[in-house]
Amino acid sequence: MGTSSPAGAPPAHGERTRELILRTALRLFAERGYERTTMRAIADAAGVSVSNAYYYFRSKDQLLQEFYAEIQRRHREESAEALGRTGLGDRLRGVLHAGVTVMSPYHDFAGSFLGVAINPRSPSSPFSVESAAAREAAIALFRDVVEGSKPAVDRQVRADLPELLWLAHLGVTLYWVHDMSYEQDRTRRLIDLATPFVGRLIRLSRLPGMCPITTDLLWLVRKVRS
Amino acid sequence: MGTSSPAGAPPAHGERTRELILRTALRLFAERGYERTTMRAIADAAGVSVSNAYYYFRSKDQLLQEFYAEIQRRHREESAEALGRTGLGDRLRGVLHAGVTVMSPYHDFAGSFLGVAINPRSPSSPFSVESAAAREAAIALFRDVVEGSKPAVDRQVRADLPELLWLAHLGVTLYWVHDMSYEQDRTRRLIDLATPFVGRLIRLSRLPGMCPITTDLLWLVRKVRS
DNA sequence: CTCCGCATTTGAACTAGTTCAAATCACGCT
DNA sequence: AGCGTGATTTGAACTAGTTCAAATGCGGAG
Repeated sequence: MGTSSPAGAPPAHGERTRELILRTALRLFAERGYERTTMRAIADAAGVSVSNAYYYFRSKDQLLQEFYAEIQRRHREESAEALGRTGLGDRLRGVLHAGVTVMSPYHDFAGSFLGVAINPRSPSSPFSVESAAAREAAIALFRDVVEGSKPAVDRQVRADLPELLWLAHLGVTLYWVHDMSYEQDRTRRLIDLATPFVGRLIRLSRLPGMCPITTDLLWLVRKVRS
Repeated sequence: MGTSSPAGAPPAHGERTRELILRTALRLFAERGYERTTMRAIADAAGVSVSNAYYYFRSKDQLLQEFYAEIQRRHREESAEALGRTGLGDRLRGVLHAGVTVMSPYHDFAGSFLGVAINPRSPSSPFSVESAAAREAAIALFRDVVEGSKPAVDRQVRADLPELLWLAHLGVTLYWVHDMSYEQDRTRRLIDLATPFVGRLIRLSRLPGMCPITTDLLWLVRKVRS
């Protein structure tokens, strides 16, 4: 590695090239998808040699990780409006919709992105060490969803909920990738139906007198993660 | 294509070769995983040329589909004992454990298998037209789980439940792939915890007087699939 | 100015999935 | 036996991700 200039240092010479290659790659990914964008095409379009691209990026996979980071940034931006709401369900609904909105230009080839990311051995896996930073950022977004909601969430639940919601977001993404309905309306509908339910479940989770099924459900979720 | 001999016809000449290549491929997949098994290695080990392998199998991906079919067959075999039980929860639990047992030799490289299968555009996707047969067989297994359970399942639910359980099985598989615990104990535990819950939920689903949360949950599941 | 060391850049080569046109083979027909 | 036809089989080549040893360029020490 040894290329990332320490923050604050005078911009190293090659950083320009790095930026150029990255921008080009992201543009081509968006235009043609991941699989159909070759490293040679990226290098050509950026006006450098293939090996030069490999000097700055360990692999095509790492370029993909940068793509995820970019999506993540835009997801947060797009979530601003939703984070102005009050109820947990509403906030969550808005943030999930924002996620779908941000990803929608990539639906056609999201499958090939996902195919790489789903492999636990891939650095692009959302659970890998390499994506720790991106994962933290994503979870932080859902922490905002939880912390800012007005009927405050029960203390016990508050600690784990952000990560759970992030997992739910991954689940929605998985559903979305396979959703071939017009403009992914089914995913939109899933979000609209499920988030009020989640909101209610969380709101009631601390009250006594829940039916045993609900109690079991919450207990199950807790158990599975230990 | 034009190679699959119509059932009952005298065995075509090349069928032998096809069998040989397939058997070799499955063995190598089991030994080294999907990615690390090259088409050249398969051809070498089978004593034929690479292009000959491509004469019988459209792609490496198709070999993967055959692998899935094999796993599917073994899953059914391994499920025999569980299908002798009575309660839905117990039956489901046994069948899911059977699935894990059958897959366990492949855990190390399951990620690379999954990475291909998760892509909706891949013929290996469990939702693709190409795997329709394998999918039907898998769903049929869960149909057996449902139909044979002793407090019979509510008519309304019975129609959709097999497919839902199959989806749940996919979910468990996804969890299993990412489960790095010793011998995938966490997945085992997940199954043990979740299946009694599912059993109870189904048993109660037709009774009146459920709490609203449970009602909503069932309604949600139904809605999401339409 | 010149030279050294290091960052940057490159062309060529390697691996692996896939394709293709050209053999080769098996077999029924004359 | 000789031959035509379609099923098999093959070597060579193409594409794309990746690696590597060899340039090239640049900035500071002498």
